[in-house]
Amino acid sequence: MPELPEVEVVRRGLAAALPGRRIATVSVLHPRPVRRHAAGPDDFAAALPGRTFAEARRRGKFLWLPFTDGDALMAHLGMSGQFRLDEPGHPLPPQCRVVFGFADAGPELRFADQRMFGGLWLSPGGAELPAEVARIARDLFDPDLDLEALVTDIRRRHSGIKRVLLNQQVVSGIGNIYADEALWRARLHYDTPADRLGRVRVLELLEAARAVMTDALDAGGTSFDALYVNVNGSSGYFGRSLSAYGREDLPCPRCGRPIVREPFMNRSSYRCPACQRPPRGA
DNA sequence: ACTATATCCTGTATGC
DNA sequence: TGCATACAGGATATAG
Repeated sequence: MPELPEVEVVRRGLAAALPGRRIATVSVLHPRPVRRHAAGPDDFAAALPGRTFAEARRRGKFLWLPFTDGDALMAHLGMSGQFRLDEPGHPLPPQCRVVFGFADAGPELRFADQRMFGGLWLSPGGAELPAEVARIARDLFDPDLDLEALVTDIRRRHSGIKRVLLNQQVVSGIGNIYADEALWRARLHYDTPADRLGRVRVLELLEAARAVMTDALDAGGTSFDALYVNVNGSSGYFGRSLSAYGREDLPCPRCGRPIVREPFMNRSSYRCPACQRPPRGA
């Protein structure tokens, strides 16, 4: 599932291929992925031709592709969104939803999305910082992140630490996979109250999250199947480096105890029952 | 103001 | 073999 490292892999692929290229045609093959474009699918398709891409940007899991005119194409991969760059005439990827053709002879841009939790929309004036992104907290790779303010914010929250990590208004970019990996590295149980953690513990947790996402980025991202791929359609290799996520009944790499899977927020949490003990009173 | 939960969506895997 | 169900989990609207 695309979280910060996977979205960054995609951003780099788009940044290498799109700047300076002018859109000629847009085909919306399914309306749902452009549902956040309030004026509708036909308006989306009509509004983009003639615009020229600048360098793709990212905050957390939100991507945006600025145009040279000051607007931006917003993109979120959701659960299963993919950007692909393929030669015109090359067969469309499965569940292809939107196709962008260009004025030059270079590759087409295709947006595919099986589950359609992701989407594309136009953000007027959004080239620098789209309004949709301004509401999201900075991520752990943002040079302007105020780490001390983040630690203070986390330690004020009356909620379990994993819920806080997943809250994109607190810190962006972390999803279920990297939350579980960061908690494993920091030896914390997901239900530990955030407001019972000391400053140093929170710093250690954030450093663990940053480290695991750095490792994942170096490996080209995490994927278990064809649902996450880069713009060339190939998968990352970090899936085989995970310590807790998806490893139910497999030994904890630290102590050997079998990893357990538990229901959490209508999904699953994975943890080591020995290294990550439940908080007192839970 | 803040936190918790239901919802959307479909291909794949599993169980009966 | 075929059908039904569980599961994956992003953001967001709504409820508490």
